[in-house]
Amino acid sequence: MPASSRTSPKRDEILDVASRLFYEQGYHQTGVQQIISEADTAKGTFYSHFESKESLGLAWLKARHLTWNGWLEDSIQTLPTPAEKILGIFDFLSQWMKDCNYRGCAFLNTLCETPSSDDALRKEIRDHKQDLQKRFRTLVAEHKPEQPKSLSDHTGSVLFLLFEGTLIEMQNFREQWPVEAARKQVQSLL
Amino acid sequence: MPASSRTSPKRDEILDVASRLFYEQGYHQTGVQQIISEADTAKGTFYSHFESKESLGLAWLKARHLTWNGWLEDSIQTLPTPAEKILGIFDFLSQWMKDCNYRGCAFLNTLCETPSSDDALRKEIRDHKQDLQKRFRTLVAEHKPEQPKSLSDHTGSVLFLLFEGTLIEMQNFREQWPVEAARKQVQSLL
Amino acid sequence: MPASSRTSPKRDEILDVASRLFYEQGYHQTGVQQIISEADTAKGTFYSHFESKESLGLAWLKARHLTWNGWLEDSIQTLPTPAEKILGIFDFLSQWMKDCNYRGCAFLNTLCETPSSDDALRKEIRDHKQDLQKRFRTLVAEHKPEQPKSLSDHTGSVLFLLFEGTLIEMQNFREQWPVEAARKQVQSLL
Amino acid sequence: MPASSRTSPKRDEILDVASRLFYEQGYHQTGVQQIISEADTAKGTFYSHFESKESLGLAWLKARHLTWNGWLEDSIQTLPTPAEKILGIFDFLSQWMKDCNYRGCAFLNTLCETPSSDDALRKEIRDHKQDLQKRFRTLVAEHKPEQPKSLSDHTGSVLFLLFEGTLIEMQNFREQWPVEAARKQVQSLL
DNA sequence: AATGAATGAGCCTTCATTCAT
DNA sequence: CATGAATGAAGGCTCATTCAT
Repeated sequence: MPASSRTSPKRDEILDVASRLFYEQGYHQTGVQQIISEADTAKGTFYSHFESKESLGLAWLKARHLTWNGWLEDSIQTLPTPAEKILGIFDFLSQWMKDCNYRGCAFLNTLCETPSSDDALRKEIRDHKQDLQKRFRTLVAEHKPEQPKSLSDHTGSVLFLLFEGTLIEMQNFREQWPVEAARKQVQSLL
Repeated sequence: MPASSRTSPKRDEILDVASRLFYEQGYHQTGVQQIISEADTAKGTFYSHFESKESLGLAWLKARHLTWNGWLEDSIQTLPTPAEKILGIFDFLSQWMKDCNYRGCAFLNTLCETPSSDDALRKEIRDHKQDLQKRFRTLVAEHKPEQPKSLSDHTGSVLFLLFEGTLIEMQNFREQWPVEAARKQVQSLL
Repeated sequence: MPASSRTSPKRDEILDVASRLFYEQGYHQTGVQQIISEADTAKGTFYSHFESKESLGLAWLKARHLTWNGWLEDSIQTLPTPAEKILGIFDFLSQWMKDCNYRGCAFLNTLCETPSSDDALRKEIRDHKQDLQKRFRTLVAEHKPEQPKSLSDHTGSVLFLLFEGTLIEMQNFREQWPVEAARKQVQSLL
Repeated sequence: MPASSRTSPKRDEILDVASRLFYEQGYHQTGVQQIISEADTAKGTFYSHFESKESLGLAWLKARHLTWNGWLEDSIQTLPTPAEKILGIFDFLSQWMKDCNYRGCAFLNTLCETPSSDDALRKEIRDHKQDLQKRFRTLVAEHKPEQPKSLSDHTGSVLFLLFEGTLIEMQNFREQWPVEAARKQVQSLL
């Protein structure tokens, strides 16, 4: 009976605040207390909108998937060729990291925080990354339509893995060299 | 506040137990309570050996660096050529993941759990990853001694980033395909 | 604050669900939340029918009085003599306990849950038990019309107290021996 | 590692306060918060002495068993004959009820508050009542040594059930008539 | 060197009730 | 008549750390 998935001002406020805190501090490091306090809400209100903290976490990741994909789309949609789009993904990463609040990938962070692979959050994370991998594969296939699918899938996966490594090492070192090295490599790969 | 870094049976016991729990459950998810309980130790004893939980975390990562490097060395030292050693690093990863307790990389997990890049743990993580990157660079340089250092450094970095991406996606999907795709790519790169 | 005591489909539904839950889980252990959830009702609807949880509790005990007395009547009305009716009350208890949902006497359970003897619920409980005691006294008087009222009243009270003790110890031990012992004693008493 | 069963000032304080509150307000109605507040203790201290609230409840009932039995012993030990001792048990009940804080039997109250018969508290309650029943049986056997055990056991059980009914109806009505009626009946039974 | 009692802020969740729609 | 969002105190419990012994 709680956890209506309709929108409502308070629900949106809670989700907004939680999204920021989960990203900045981590999912497990962020308490329900802090969320409702910063969202200027009562405990009961929180639980009338979300069944549990985990259900809020799920809503966060689902929304984050859409948001992040939106950012990515905005960055690459105007690029004319698949090859440029692929490089554009790395350029997007470079740009993104320059944000003052950059704390890496919300999905990878939550993955590392969440040991059990059965966890509902883990499924959401897998879905998001599966989707990203597919995007790389599709772009590779468009870039070299003459290649057999098995080969373009392989290249797509490799680009995906390289992207993931770059993502996390930029979080680690807080420097631009990983994305620069990766981009350069991608250029020579295509 | 003693916090002797000398060895002692109790200290070793605590560190052993903590290492297992930190890896399996995560650093923040593991409480001091559980550690001392499983190490059959008193609260006071814990704090006579370690200044704080963070100091124990530091000791854990320092020890983990040595342990993990040891595992890696054991896997690749008998391989005759630098190229085979590089591939051997990916084979090691493949083997490692087959462990029932595989929970990904302790350093990346802790990185994702720890927002502040000023954190002492974060420095330890950077050192460990720096070291791993250097290992790739050295092996590439040995593999192609005729190349200029800038190029072998670049290739080493790319291998490092690809390895990192593979590492984390194997944790994400709990499947072997990432390491297989990465290894195949490395073969054609060398 | 309406709190109409008229009947209405929703009100009946709420009372039905609450009656089951109050009996099975206890009055204080059962939350308004769970009641409206299982009755498929909104919070506001609940409070438009009942002034408070206590008022629902009162309605429950009032209805329970009628229901329980009905069960008892059904069990003993066909018995020809007062003596048999008295024994029939204990047989009814024996039969009742065999119900899979037996959780003792709703009134005694609520009595024990409710410290203050001024409580409105406590008055309802006293009325119910007063009524039961009176039933025993009346039957005894009918059984031995030649006895002075003071003596038949005394015997009725003793039967009542024995019944109450039996009731609660069958809840305690979940066994049949209390009612068997009590019935045997009653036989020799009459 | 918590829940040492040794005595300690703080532990005793907590148990004392809890015993009073559990009896006066009921086990489930009393919160850990209130207990530690009235015992002037910190949350953590509470949980270093008791594994859980239930474990405190168990300690309470175990102690209560000894205390209550002590009161009973004190009341009847000086009485010369088994018959007088049996009557003395009812006199003790009469006396006990005159306490200003009388809230009935802690064990029956907790029984009625606790639906699940598997509950650890329920076992403690059964043990206590078993013990009381045995006391009645033993006294009856001493009173009429010539009777077969099966008969004295039966009489003991009946006395026990009568006592229990009296106990709870004195709580219900807060009057002396139940114990007076019961005592009178016991006299004629012996 | 080792013990474990004590602290108090914080964890996630449920409580009975009110009120604007 | 009915809805369900909003409240805020309270529920049982864990946290990292201190300190007297």
